[in-house]
Amino acid sequence: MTAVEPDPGLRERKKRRTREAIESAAMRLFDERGFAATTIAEIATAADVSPRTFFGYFPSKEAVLYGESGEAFAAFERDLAVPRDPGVTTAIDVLRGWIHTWFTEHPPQLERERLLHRLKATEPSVAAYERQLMARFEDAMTAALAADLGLDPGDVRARMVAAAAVASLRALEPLDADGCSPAKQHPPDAEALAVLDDALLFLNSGLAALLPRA
Amino acid sequence: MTAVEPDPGLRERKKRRTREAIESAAMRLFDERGFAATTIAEIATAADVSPRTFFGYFPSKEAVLYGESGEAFAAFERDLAVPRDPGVTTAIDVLRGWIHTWFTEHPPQLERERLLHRLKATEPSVAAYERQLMARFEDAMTAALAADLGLDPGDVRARMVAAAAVASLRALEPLDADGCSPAKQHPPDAEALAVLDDALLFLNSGLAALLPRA
DNA sequence: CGCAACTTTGCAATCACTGCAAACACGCAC
DNA sequence: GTGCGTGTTTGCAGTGATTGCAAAGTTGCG
Repeated sequence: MTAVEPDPGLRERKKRRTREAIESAAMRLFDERGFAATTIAEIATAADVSPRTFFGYFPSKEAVLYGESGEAFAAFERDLAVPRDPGVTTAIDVLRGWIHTWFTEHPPQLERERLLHRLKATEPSVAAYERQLMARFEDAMTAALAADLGLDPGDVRARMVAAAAVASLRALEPLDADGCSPAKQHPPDAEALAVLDDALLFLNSGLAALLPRA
Repeated sequence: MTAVEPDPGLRERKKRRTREAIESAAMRLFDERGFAATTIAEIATAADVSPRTFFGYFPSKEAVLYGESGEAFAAFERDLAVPRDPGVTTAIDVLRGWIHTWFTEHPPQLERERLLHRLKATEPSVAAYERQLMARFEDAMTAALAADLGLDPGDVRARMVAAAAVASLRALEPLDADGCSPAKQHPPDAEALAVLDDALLFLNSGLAALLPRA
């Protein structure tokens, strides 16, 4: 699955360290001063690089918060690309599988998730960035579902189901619109994942009704 | 429905004219040169106001494209706020009603829609702005549906149905990802609205299965 | 006319983001 | 270990969005 990476050249290691330095510096500053109040210049200084270098690693402040997202989406697309028999396995099952392995391999860190959640609730640009990421998932799901169901790629039904499926992901975090309910453990625990899986199974079971001339 | 507006004072009339001047100047420039290539300074000049004044009317270039959206959302929220018996009328029915009256009272203009669609496909910031607007609808729907179904406001199911409902709106326009299919008439015609309504009715019919301990 | 309230404007400043070319560092071969 | 090709970092300059502030211009109304 994971290609061997026999390349711990100095160059590569250095890049990784720089990226991590920028990321952790940014996180710390976002946490301390807030997102909007932190400038890229400050992050760069804290990470010991020039402001210009920041953009060599991340295209924007928002991108720092979702560093792994690109990898996540790529993995999902890879999963979707694996041939399957729609009669047995649907795009929704693929999503379920992806969720399972992804969250197993990347157990979310409490602190980080909390920060992310807080920023999402207070900084519009962060919320917008996440919506953009979700939209990529939704588009991929829409296309895959349309194919599974033998529908036109633009069919309303494919879109609706895809939206519902992706929306379920958003439910992994409780919506304490304000900053309340700090007690409720935030990072998706096993139970939350089970609920999510149930929801997707339910959605999946409804797919039959959507076949072309149902 | 519409409050009387006996205030055609010079001031008000002038403001409206200025707003329209900015809007049409912006639209023309977006169409001619593209969205990103048009600066706010250029729009202001074309509309015969100072750049600073632009911000008195619109908070951003994107906002110009969706001038009426605030009003639309407000109307929707108003509709949602009207008390209803969930056993008879659901939030989805409210959405259906809103769609009907809104598109009846605001028949979309061919040219404008085409431009908007083109920009949405090519300018990420425009797409992001629209997603933000849709998110507001989705959030409102989620809350209303949760109330209708007697669910926790953060329940996955409410969120999924709301997402599906709102996603159906997005299907009003065909997805010619590239700039193709110019033939297919774009502004939602009666047929497209009928398809959309069917989809929402279908979704509505499935709500029963989501009642608390189903 | 003349004041109070509202709008428009100019100005200065901050900050994200980009292109470009010079300075640097690493990897590899000789 | 020297030197070159390639990839990285940096400084610099510039564009453009966006905001706060205070001065100047308008309108509403007595």
